[in-house]
Amino acid sequence: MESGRLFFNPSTCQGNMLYLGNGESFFRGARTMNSMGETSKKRPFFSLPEELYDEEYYDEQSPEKKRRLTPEQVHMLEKSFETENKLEPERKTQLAKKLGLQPRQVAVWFQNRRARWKTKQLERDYDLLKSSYDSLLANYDSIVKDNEKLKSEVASLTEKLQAKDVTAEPVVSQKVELCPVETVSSPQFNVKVEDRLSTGSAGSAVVDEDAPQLVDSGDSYFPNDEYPGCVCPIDGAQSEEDDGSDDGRSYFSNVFTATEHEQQHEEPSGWWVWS
DNA sequence: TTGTGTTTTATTGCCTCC
DNA sequence: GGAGGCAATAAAACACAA
Repeated sequence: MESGRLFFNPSTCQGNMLYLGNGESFFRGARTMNSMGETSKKRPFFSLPEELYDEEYYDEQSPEKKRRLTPEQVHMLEKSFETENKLEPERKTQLAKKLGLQPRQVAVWFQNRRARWKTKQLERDYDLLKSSYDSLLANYDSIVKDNEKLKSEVASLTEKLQAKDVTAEPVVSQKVELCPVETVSSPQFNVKVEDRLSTGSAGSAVVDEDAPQLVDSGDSYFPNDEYPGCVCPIDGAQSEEDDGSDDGRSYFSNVFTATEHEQQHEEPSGWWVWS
């Protein structure tokens, strides 16, 4: 972890904290801005601690104020984050110089930005899983209904057959096997998805081609090894949040593939498969 | 104006890697 | 052991309803 001093940069109203490296920090410098980017004074950047005690810079500001970055600084940081969400020392120094910030501030911004990205990603992953679940549930319900319908048809036909048999020669009854509805386990309880949606070559992975397609807007963050068999968006899909960040993978990476992937590879195996 | 919730900036402590 | 990453957290700044 970096330690050292952060000095106020009056030209940007940034870097106003003097970090002493011992857990104690002081804020120096400008007045509070009314809004982001609104600077009250333009002052030269200083790098010597004693300059911070210059009364011109020290007077009207309580020493524990924080400064927000200007929209321009944030914009540049965002652009940089898009291209690479990790910060090598050289890039950090360059960015800091360019933005009139301390390298420490740039590093902190990236750290916080990664944390925000991760939070968003988890939200997306949750939404994705939820829609997968809802879709599965709907599919299950329709199967149950179909099964019920078929069962009643069988019952009615059997009845007719029996009535006919009363007057005719008895025939060897043929038992019609239907999938008992009880054996279709509800996704709500006890879903063993691999059993029904295997990745086998039989193509049993097709769930519902008419169902809403699962195409994630971004990579999931789901750890593959921790959640085997879990649905997951196509790897490599980018979201607005993680553009260009090459290790900005979804929490669900590599676990399930979706329609987009299939379209690309022309493998009509349905809109998701288990892997 | 004020209370409250959210966002942003920064710190701390722990962990991993080299 | 130092550097850098992350989670948790603090606190200032901001937004907004009452």
